[in-house]
Parts: sequence; C-alpha cells; structure tokens
Amino acid sequence: MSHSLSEENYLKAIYHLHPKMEASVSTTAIAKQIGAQPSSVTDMLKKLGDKSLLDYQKYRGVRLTEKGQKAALLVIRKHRLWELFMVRHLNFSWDEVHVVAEQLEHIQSEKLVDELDFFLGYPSHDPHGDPIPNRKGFIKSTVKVLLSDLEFETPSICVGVKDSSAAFLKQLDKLNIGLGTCIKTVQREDYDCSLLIQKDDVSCLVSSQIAANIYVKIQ
Amino acid sequence: MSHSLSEENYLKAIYHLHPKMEASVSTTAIAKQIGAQPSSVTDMLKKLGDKSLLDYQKYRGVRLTEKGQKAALLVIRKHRLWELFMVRHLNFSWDEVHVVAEQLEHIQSEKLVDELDFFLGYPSHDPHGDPIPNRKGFIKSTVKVLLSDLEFETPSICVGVKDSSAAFLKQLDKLNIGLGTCIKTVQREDYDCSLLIQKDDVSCLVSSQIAANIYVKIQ
DNA sequence: TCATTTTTTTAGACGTGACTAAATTAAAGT
DNA sequence: ACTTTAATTTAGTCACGTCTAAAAAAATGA
Repeated sequence: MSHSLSEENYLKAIYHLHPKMEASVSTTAIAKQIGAQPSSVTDMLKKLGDKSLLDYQKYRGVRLTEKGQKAALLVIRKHRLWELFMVRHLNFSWDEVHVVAEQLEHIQSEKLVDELDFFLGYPSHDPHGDPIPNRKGFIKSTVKVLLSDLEFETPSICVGVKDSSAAFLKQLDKLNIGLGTCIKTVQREDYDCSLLIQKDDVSCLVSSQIAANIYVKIQ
Repeated sequence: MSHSLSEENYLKAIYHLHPKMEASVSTTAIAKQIGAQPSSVTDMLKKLGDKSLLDYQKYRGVRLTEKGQKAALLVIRKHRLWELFMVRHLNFSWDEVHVVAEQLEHIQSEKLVDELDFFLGYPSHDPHGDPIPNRKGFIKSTVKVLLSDLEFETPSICVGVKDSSAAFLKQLDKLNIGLGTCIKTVQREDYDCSLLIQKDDVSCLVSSQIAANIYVKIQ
C-alpha cells in the first residue's frame, strides 16, 4: 500500500517526464531526471513493475498504470502543499522551498496532508503556479503556453514556470516577474533570439532561455 | 555534520534513557528502547563513537558527549515543535501526534525549524508538557514529580506525562485529566495500590500504573 | 543490408542497517 | 573463589538501493 522513499522518487520522476501518460518513458530519461545510472533504473523499474505501479517490458520503456499515476500525484500533492505552507507561513521565498519539500513529500500520514490542505484553505496552486492534486489524486490541467511560443502583441498573464531551480527563480525576482505578472511579447531579436517584452508599461529584453521557461495564459 | 535517520534515533533513545548524562546507558536498554537486537546496537554504538557523538568502550555502556547531546536535543526540538504545530493548527489530538512527529523530526533544514518555532511564538512546552529545546540545544529542566510519589493532600498541577503512548493519553482524556489539571492525592488503597485523588472537587480512583505516569508540579 | 553506435540489461560488488547464532566478558550467587 | 547466569560482542548473512563493467538488444546510417 505504501511505498519507499526511492520508489516515490521514481514514480514522481516518471510522471514529470510524461504527465499525460501519452508515451512511454525511457530508462535513460529517468536516469537523468533522478541522477542515477541507467542500470540502477532498470532494477527499480522491475520492482515497480512487480508492484503493478507501471508496465515494464524489457527494452520497451515504461508507462505508469492508473495506480502508479495516483501514487505519483499523491506525492506531488504533498510536495506542493508543503511548498505553499512554507511560503505563506514560514517566510520562505519561492526559490527556497523546493529542496525542503523534497524531504517533506515523503512523510506518510493521510491525516497530516488532508489537515494541511484544510489549514491552507484547499488551495488550487502552489507558489510556482502548479496545480495541487486533490486527495483522490485528481489534478486540474491548465491551459498554458511558454512565453517563447506566445504570438507577438498578445496580452498574457504569468501562471507558472517550467524550470523551478533556485537560480532561475532568483533571476525572475530580479526581473520583477512573478505569478500574475501581465506580459506581452513585442519582437524577437534576430541576433541572439532574445525577446523584447512589455510588462506593466515597461519594456525589457529577456533571453530565449528565460522565455522558454515561463508559462503564461492568454487573457 | 548531519546524521542519518538511524543515527538520530539512537541519539534520541540514549538521551531519553539518561537525560542528565548522569550514568552510562547499557546496550540492552538501548536495544529495548529502539526495538532492535543488542548486536545491532553494538554496531551502531561503534559508529557513533567514531563520530565522537558518544564515548564507547567495550562492555562499559555509553555516555553521550556534549556534541552527541546537542544533536539529540536538536532532534527532540524538532519533534516537539512539530507536535505542537499539529495540535494547534492541524486538529490533531495529543495522542495522535507522536507517530507522525517521529517522521517529521528527521527533516533536515535549520531554517524550517527556526521559522516553525517563530510561527508558533517560541513556545516553551509541547502538547505533553515537555520543554522544547532552543536552537542552540539548550533545554529548561523542570521540577516535576510523579503523581505516585506526591505526598497526600498536597495541591499540585499536572505538567506532563511519562508514557506518551496513544493508549495512555486516551485514558487520561477519559478521566478528564490534562495539562494544567489541579490534582491532590488523598489516600492509597492497600488492596491494589490504586490512589484516591481529588480533582476540581470530584474525587476518583486511579490505578498505580496511571499515577506512575503522570508528572505534577507542586503549587 | 549490415556494420556501427546508442540504449538497455545482466552480473557482480558495495555500504547501510538490520538480523541470528556463537563466543566472550561481566555480574551474581553460593 | 568458583560456578552459573546475564549482558555484550563477534562473525556471518540478508535486503535495499546504489554502483561499474560487460553483454545484449535496438536504433541508426552508409
């Protein structure tokens, strides 16, 4: 019924690589995500296969089962609720919460999570704009697009980030971009593909790398 | 600098067996406390000795070093802060928090603990009446006595419990005894050593086992 | 198609933290 | 003091999750 810390990390990694279960995930991709050797991944995939958390066939990659996906989403639920708790109540900034939530997400107590959810007022999104699954493991998929893919002169609102590393989030803080910031793209510079954007009547230039890690929704 | 989950559990167990470092703790006592075999304990004691968290000499029992005691107290600090958080903010009762705090106490993040401490208003005691060490690992020792050792007709206040198992705490709830309850003992029944106590003008009978697990302070 | 490269799996090993069974040391009792 | 009992340690094993090196399968490309 419950899973080890490592198992939970694998489930989460596989989910993140293909949230919609639309294709199978390769051993190498998982290894990169987890930061382990492919041979270690193979071992774990066999184990998770035996627990029927995913479908594993040699050389075929894997796909989460319903059961595996639910387990992954319950870990992600805990991660995001703890992140929000730390930002709202413990004076953490959005770039500091991830590493600590990586530990807290493995605490096993349904009551703890559900009461935390209640305490926070059943929030819909975490501090990075990602949706929080409910206690059944159901998650709302949001319609969002990368800033780099947005058509020029289309007003949009920042709703999340693709990269949630501390380095990137600190960069956004410097640029004064956060969740809810209104942005439209003006033009792309041919030289380095950086984007000229307009934000609250000020325009500024952001690199293509930054633009490719910001999610926006069209108003 | 930081210790594994198992190491932390051993340090905590040793501290609880002899909080004042007044005597050496035996391998068997630790084994009972942890719920492990004595041979496993020996292995771990060697390891903790090598890390100079305790003094270990074959067949001589162990004693925590200053460093080891501080490490133990920082784990206990986390345990008690989390317990209080759950009772105050997450609708946990005092008999439910222990098992979950056993997990939460191993989360490694100084900022998390210190911010939690601040969030709770730098509390002095946990929901079972035990003092909470500060961030330096300093703990206030309280003057308290077991209800079973209290002299008859001496007014006292319940300040803690020795046994914090869910079973015992639930029993206290039934008897309407909690932290702050005013109690005096009236007499001891010769037959079964149970105690007649008086509490808020009602008298009732409690078994010797119960009386030996309630701490009171004299008014 | 067939050789080469890449991916994946197998085989064998290691560290951690536990165990059992046997050996050793310390404590207790006569 | 010597024998018996209890406590402690040693030796060897095991499961978990990892690793490296080698083998096997799949993908790629001339």
